[in-house]
Amino acid sequence: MAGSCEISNIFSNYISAMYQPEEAQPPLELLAHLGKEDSLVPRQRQSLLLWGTEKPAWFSEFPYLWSKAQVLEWISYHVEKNKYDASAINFSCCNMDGYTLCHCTQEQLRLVFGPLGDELYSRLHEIISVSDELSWIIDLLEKDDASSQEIFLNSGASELGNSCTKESLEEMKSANPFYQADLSYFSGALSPGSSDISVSGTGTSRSPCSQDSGGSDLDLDPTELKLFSSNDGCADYEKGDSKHGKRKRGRPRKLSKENRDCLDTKKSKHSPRGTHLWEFIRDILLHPELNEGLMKWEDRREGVFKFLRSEAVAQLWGQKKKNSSMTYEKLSRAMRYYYKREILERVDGRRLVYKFGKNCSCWKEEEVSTRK
DNA sequence: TATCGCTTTCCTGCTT
DNA sequence: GAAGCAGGAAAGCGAT
Repeated sequence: MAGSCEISNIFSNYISAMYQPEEAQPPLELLAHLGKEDSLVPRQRQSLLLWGTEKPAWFSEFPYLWSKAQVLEWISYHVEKNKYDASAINFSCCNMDGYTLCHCTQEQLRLVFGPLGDELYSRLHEIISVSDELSWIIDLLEKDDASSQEIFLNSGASELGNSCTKESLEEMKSANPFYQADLSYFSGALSPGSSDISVSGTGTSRSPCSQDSGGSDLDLDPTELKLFSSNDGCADYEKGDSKHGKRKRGRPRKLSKENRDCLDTKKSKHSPRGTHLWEFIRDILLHPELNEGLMKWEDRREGVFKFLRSEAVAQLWGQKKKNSSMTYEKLSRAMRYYYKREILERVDGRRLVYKFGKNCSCWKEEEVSTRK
């Protein structure tokens, strides 16, 4: 059973990713403003003064649950961050709790905060989206039953470390530089402004050898997990007509416009190409600290590797490609196409075992060390 | 707009 | 029987 403290920590880490630590400095100048403008709550000023040594209280809370003090802290933070003249703000209008704040329209915020209102609105909704996307994980963490744990552990998201149990989450939280990268697998909830929180952001996984990749394949897109965790009506499309008996050979026809619109809510229209399966696989193998239990080298020198959790890798690949219906069967088909191009070589008679071919670059130890 | 390359999806048959 | 492999066919989609 995951305690609320742990959940708070998870959420706090997300918010930390969105609000870089160096930004969360005590807004001392602001305090002076507040002293002048705001006669609301002296206690709040006291809590603001604590920012220098610890995170503000709203860091680890869901916006809906923010107290009035936390709302004020959050607003103050953004006033300071944006070097906004707080004297222009009517702080008597800030006397609202998080629930009320979350129900403010952009216009309302603009009315109260002027130009800062837009910034506040977008920042708030980034955090809210984090909350929404986290909710499924948190639901699972809160449930004590084994089946939920199993779902969580078997999900592609959790497979990343083969170890996203309660305990390992705790471990990861302790200042592990990969923790936030891992979380990006879970939620994909980083704000656009902080999208550099990724594996490659840690400087471990960039793939300069990739000819056409936009980046390391472990660099998951911030919007990925929505798909992974969602199961709305649109998903019915994904299985085609198969439930109505035998379907025609090949990929189903393009969606009607309505269905496409439906899917567009989940799938970015402009998901960058540049993601090659072989690079994704290679990067997993090159970063065992991230993939423990997913794949392993059978013969490092020869480039022979084995899938240990084939479906989990497929799920991760699916997340990367915003495709929640990816399976190992499909992934392996794509892998087999690499034989012809000599990116992979056949390893006969061994299940789940593949070998990098001569057209696959940057997997050899020498190459890896030189590109670091 | 057409084409290309890569990937995805589905399928059948075979092997382990 | 289940899981995995092999490969054909057709289609989606971003890049050029």
